[in-house]
Amino acid sequence: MPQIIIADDHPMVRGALTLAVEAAFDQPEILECAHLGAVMQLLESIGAADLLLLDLRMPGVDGFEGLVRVRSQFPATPVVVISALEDPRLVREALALGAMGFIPKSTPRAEIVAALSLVAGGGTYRPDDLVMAAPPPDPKGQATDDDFLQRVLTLTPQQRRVLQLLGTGKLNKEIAYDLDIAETTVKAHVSSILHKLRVYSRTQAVVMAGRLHLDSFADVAEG
Amino acid sequence: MPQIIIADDHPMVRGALTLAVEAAFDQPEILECAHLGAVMQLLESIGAADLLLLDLRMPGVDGFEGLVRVRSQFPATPVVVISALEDPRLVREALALGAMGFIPKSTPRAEIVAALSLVAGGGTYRPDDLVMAAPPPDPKGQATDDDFLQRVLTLTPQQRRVLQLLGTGKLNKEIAYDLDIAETTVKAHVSSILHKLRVYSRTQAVVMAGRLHLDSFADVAEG
DNA sequence: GTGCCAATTGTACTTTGGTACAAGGGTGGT
DNA sequence: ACCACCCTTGTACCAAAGTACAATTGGCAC
Repeated sequence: MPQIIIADDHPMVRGALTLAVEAAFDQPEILECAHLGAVMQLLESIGAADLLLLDLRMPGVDGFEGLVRVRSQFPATPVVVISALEDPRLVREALALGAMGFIPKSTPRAEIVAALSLVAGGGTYRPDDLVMAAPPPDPKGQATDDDFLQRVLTLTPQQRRVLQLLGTGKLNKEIAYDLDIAETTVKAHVSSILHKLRVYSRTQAVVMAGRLHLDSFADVAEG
Repeated sequence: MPQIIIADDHPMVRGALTLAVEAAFDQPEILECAHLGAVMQLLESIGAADLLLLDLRMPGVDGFEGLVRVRSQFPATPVVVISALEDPRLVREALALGAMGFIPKSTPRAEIVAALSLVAGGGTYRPDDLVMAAPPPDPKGQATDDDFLQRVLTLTPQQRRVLQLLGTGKLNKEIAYDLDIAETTVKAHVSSILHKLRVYSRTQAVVMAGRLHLDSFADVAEG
């Protein structure tokens, strides 16, 4: 019996998502949360869920903070981001941060069901038209951030987990413990990450990655 | 003849500040900038200014980004932050980031003049009533950020410069070069910083410091 | 002056971080 | 079967980071 967490502060949205989940899964146990604290508490008590549907904007956190926290604390739980916004940058960034899918609230229920099934099978989902759209060519220095994001997207799933833990300031040893792998392996991942991101120290990687989250979200929140 | 840069996107504000600067300094050379790019360009050409009056919200940057950039690129130039907002947290944070003063736009001109003289003499200025006000006791996890900010405030000026450069992902060697000191000294500073901030790696320090800027500014921007 | 503190630098040492190279196991596609 | 890719691990080595201790300089306050 798969455990599915639905986290959204709006009851109506939770209701709609519940329907989709029931259609996509076989006898799911659905757990609802109205704010991030409840999600974290719930995950702590049950260890890991089979799927987490997470709204971007909830009491307690705006933007990707929630996603980042959940992913770093409970990397085993796949997360699908639910959002009222549909900016392609948000989609790319959510996926870059380890989300297994991005579902705009305007998505038809049939497609939501398909998306959830896809993710449950280990795939990742994102709305086609959004991803295909070319990244908006910002004339200013914003371009560098976008370049960097593109590079983040070339990271493998495990490498993203490492990057996320890197972003909390953890040592290689701690990351190894968290992911239950050898420190050697962590080093290998870090090395690969640094190359892909074209930086020469973990701190730089963290700084660059840190710029992504809040900055690009702030852009959207303002506009 | 002291070189003073006034950076604000609003001509009227620049005019008012010009008057104050002319009253506080002896035959100042006043350079006006309407956006951050101009400030950086100007500083590059003249190396360092005797004072920079910097508005928080300008085209090109919101929040402390501008302050951080200027401070890290041109640590020799004292910066006084000009802001329409007066949140005590902003004041403390601006000072934590290396500003030599914080002047709300509502400040009477006489006091602005006094403030500029104070800073020119090597002091730091902040509005009395604001700093004395106790930090708002946030009931939630926000408290940790505030604790951290308090610790940042215990850093010496040079240590703050090091922290800022740390925040750009630079190596000790690079920081040493930028500040024109020995790498040994940088290590000594970093060591001291880590102790004061109660973290055990530069990356953690960077992560924690990174949380301050945008987060607490976002809070204010929303309210 | 004396004392305190920031800042500087040095030596010497330990711990992390990061690279290079090699290699085995697993998955998925052709 | 073969290839490509991811994940894993190991060894070995080098660079960077961090600690500990000691010392000098200069400013500022009492």
